[in-house]
Parts: sequence; structure tokens; C-alpha cells
Amino acid sequence: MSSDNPAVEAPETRTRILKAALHLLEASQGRGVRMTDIAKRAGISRQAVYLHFSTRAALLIATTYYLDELKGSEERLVPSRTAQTGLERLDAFIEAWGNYIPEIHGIAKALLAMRDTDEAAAVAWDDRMQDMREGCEAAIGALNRDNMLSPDHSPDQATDILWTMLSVRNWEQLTIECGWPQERYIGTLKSLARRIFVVKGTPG
Amino acid sequence: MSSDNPAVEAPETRTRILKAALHLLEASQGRGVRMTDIAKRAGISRQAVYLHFSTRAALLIATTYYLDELKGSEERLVPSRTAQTGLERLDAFIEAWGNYIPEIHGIAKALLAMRDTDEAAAVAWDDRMQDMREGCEAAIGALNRDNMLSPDHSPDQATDILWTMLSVRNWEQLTIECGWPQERYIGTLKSLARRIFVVKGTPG
DNA sequence: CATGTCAATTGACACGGTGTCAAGTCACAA
DNA sequence: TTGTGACTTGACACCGTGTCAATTGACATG
Repeated sequence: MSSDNPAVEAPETRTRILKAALHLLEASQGRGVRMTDIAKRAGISRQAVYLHFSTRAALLIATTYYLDELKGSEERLVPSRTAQTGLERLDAFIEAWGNYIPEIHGIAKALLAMRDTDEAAAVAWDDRMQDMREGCEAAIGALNRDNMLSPDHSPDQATDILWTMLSVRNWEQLTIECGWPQERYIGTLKSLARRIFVVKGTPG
Repeated sequence: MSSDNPAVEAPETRTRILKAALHLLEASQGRGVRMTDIAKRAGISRQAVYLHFSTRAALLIATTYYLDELKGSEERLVPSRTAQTGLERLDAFIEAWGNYIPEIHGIAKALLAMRDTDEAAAVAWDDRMQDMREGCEAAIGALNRDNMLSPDHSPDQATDILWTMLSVRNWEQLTIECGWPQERYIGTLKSLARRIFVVKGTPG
């Protein structure tokens, strides 16, 4: 055993590796983190890392799960899921996901960089994005049930658009490249989403 | 001499390399194209490529200029620049750029992949994106001059948003991942832009 | 004809990063 | 005592980029 699955095993070292990876990825925004660096920071030899994770991609993927656990990615969605109206749900989802991005940005970027060359990394990333997409779908669906979804878009297309709006790349571009503070990012995305998806005028 | 600048030199081989690079990058959507492959397709040795381009990044950058020349990136902007109203200008710009993306996608993706690790590639890419941004700025400016820009956004912020909407990544996501046909991409982006940027109701 | 120059060739090599393998150490347990 | 399991060290293979030296062949100029 001793591999990439979430089996219970001597936790000590394994989690020390995950912590190390996480720290380095966050600190460097996901760029230029080698197996050597992670091992060094975990206080073990590079080869020992491979005793726990068969591959760099496997380690990165495991790191995302570790992160989710740490940061409670699930609990964050509660407000969105319990929202009464579609509008509230949309807002709550944008807020939950939008504020999660900066926390996962380092590891996300590293995974994203491997996506083009590494099959496993691609699958893992696409999985995560599929999860996120389900949130979008649910928010759009709630809006639709309230008869608040603009007739300009089918639910499917609206989901595609919201999903794209909320991509990690767009967050990067707006906050890092354009220099927007996080609050403005959240605020603007909420208002854009309302403007795009919510029916104009008051529904009959 | 014989390097990365656009100086005139024995064209034959140099352009054969560029053609080869272009072809491979387009065919593979920018993934997994090595110096060896390019050399082979150009019918020369790998080392000979370095007689013309000092570095892989330099070659990719030169390829973008070659592409622009081939596809007439400048002429494409004429309709946008000569548009009478801000609205027309916005539409024309989205159409011009949006239809240019699929043609540059292969090389764009390759350059984008190097952006994180290669300084020169990063600068080159950011340059191109800055050019594109100027188009966004001009379109928003024209809208503003017509008093058609929604008061929800300052011209600067509107430019940031349009620039982000029109990113290559977003095109990728909508067309490739979501499976949108190109026409729908163009149509939807036009209508989104109107909805986001154009003042609601008729201006007083 | 001799000379030089220039593009290109071949073959070898360094570097950096990932992943593998073999042998050895050290602690803890049956 | 013997094993077992986690870990170490050191060496090595693979890949792709970039470099270097020596050679070839064509073409031009004296």
C-alpha cells in the first residue's frame, strides 16, 4: 500500500509532506515548487516522498483534498444550499466560491500548470471544476424555479456562463493583473451575475 | 547576427522553421511541440534551429509575429476603428478579436504555458494582451462618449471586465470545454457585453 | 585555382527535474 | 534473535533544452 489513496496509515510523515507542499505552494503562488523543496521542508529525503505519493501529480491532488479538509470547503456551501430564494442562492454561491479561490490559488495554479501534460492532473482538476459547476447549475436552477432567470439564456447556457465567469483564471486576471481588491471582485461578480441572469423588470 | 529580431536575413530556412512551428502548434493545439519536432518538419537538424532562434521562447514569440503577418491582425481591426457609434464599435471589436482567437489558439496556448516559467515568454504574452486591452479600452471609451456606458462601471473597470471576458482562456472554456460553436460564442459575448456595459433604458 | 565564409551537419555533453533501484541503517515488536 | 517497516544515501535512466567543437559543401572573391 502506502500510496495515493486516502487510506489510514502512519499519519505523521504523510501529513508533514502535505503540510509542506501546501505551505510552499501557497508561498510561491504555485510556481517552481519541486519535489526536492517539499521533501526538504518536510524534513525527509526526496526519495521518501515517493514512499507516500507515487508521483508529483498524485501529491498535488492529495494536497487539494487535504486543503479542502483544512478549510472546510463543504461547510462553506451551506449558506448557498439553505438560501430561500434563487437570488440569495446565487449571491451566496458567488461569495462562497469567490472567497475560496484565494485560499486554493497556489495549489490550483500548480495543478492547472500540469493539466496540459499530465493526464492524472487533468482529470483531477476537471473533477474539481465539475463539482464547482454543479454549484453553478444549482444556483441557476433555483433562479429558474423562481421565474427569475432571464429568457435570454437557457439554464444550460446560463450555467456555462456563470461557470466561466467564476473560473480561477478570471479571478487571477481581475485581482492579480488588474489589481482589484478581493471585495471588489466579489461585489462586481455578484452585480454582473444579477445583471446577466436575472430577468429584467419584475416578473408578471 | 542571425537571431530573434525581425531583421532581413536569408529568408528560406527561417521562414521554413516558422511555418513548421505554426503548423505543429495549430495541429496539436499548442501541446507537446518540441524543438526536435519543429526541426524535423522544417527539414533541418535540431541544432540548426538554434542558428536562427536563440531559444524556444524566442521562436514562439517570432511565430506570433509571423502569424499576425499571415492573418492580417491589423486589418481585422479596421471595422472596429471606423465604426460610427460606440455600440457598433463594441460589436465590431468583439467580432474581430473573438474570431481571431481560434486562429491563434495553438501558439497562444504554447506561449501561455511558458508564461509561468519563462520571463521572456511572459513579457511577450503580456505585451500582446496589452494590445488587446487597448482595443477594449477604445470600445468602452467610444461607448462612454456616446453616453451609453452604464453608470454601474467606471471606464477603467469596464475595460477590466471586457478584457477579462474576452480572454483566450474564456474562449477555450466556452468553445472547447462547453462545446459552444464559434458563432454562439461570438453572439453570446456580444449580447453579454451589451447587457453589462450599455446603459439601461434610453439615455435622456 | 586557392581561400574564405556561411549555413548546415553530426555527435557529444551539461543541466534540471522526475522517477527508479539497490543497499544499508535504525527502531520497535514477536 | 529475527523480522518488518520507515527512512537514508547514492547512483542512475529518461527527457527536453541549450551549448560546443569539428566537419562538410556551396558559393564568391582574390
